[in-house]
Amino acid sequence: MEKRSTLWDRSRQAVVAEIVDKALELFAEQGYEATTMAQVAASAGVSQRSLFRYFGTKEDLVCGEQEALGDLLVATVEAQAPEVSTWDALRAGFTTILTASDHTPQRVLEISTLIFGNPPLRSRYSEKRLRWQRALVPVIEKRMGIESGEIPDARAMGVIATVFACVDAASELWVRHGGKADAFELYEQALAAVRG
Amino acid sequence: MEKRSTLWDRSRQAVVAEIVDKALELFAEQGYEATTMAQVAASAGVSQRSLFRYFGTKEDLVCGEQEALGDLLVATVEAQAPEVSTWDALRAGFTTILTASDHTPQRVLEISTLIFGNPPLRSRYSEKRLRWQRALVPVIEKRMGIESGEIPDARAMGVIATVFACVDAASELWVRHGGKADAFELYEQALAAVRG
DNA sequence: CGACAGATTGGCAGTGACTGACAGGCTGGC
DNA sequence: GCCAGCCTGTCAGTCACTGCCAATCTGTCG
Repeated sequence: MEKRSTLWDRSRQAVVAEIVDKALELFAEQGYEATTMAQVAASAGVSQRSLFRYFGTKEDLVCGEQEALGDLLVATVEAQAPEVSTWDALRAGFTTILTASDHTPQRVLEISTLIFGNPPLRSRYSEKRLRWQRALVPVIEKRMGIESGEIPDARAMGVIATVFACVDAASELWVRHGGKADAFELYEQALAAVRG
Repeated sequence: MEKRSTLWDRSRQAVVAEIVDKALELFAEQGYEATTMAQVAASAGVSQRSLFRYFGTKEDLVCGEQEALGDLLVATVEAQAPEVSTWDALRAGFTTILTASDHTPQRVLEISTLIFGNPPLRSRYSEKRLRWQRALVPVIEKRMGIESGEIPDARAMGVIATVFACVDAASELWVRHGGKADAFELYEQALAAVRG
């Protein structure tokens, strides 16, 4: 169950990477909306049906890998020492994600620009982020000394939502600065204005 | 240009209200996803084509009126006296929106439950909220004594995004408490945890 | 009252994302 | 070499949404 036959898995990864590559290329040429899934399928040399089996939705072509990063975020936050403040723990989680990305900065900027430039894409993006937030609730509650109930605590949710909001704001500004600004610095500014 | 012949406008409003009514009824019965636009059109006695002319998208059936409330929010925040703090100004804006709703609490709860229970709907919802945030940027920048540039200031964006995040968190918790909790109180708790 | 201009409506056909069902092919174990 | 199981492609269908065109309706003016 644990170990796949690695050959299939590897080729699958290769196919996925190839598809994403071609898709981003097409998006850059014609724009996201103007590109059809049929074009992506043809360009990557797979059938339309298989394309939808790899990526459930068109949006997932762009922000599909966010899925996996969520687990890393939660694990990192959970692994922070208890004496680390909630804010620092969350920050540590995000910095880990940033450095863990296996993309070049150019690629990250390209994808981010795509996301922040397309309202529906951005919507889908924040939908995924919402799942991260939900997963973080018990972790943060414990860290704040709150017993976890069925319904999240308002204080924990507020803190989590705020950090995500500031990360999002910093990301958007980073994109709008063409990647020339320091995203980390922008985040610090945003959060300082909030907590100051 | 300003004054429509009011008769048309009134009947239009009536049609819109009728459509929304029937739509929410169907959504409650069968669920949002399972209800087709054709059903809504038939139930409201209009053609499918006209339905799409009234509501550009299916999501707008649920969160279409949010549009208008945005202007009210911005206007209210802008109208706050300069000595009022940024946080209080934003809070004033949201309380105004809450009281300005022409729906019964039950209806608000019904709609909110629908939105927070359907990820794509919620996405669309936050997409609209994003536009509010953008509109607020210059207002908040001025209030914080920041000169407005082409690209928003990180501090202003952080504050705005945080308030929206806390309002969202409070709304979601209010829904998950079945409307039995005090949404305002939840917001205060969330924001206090952030700023404290 | 009757005709006219403008806007609204409905029907129709089409696009594009997405899905289920079915058939054939490739992989891995015997 | 053969069988079981997953993967893939093909096909047809659903549903949200849009452009086009004709019919209809509203208010106005002669």
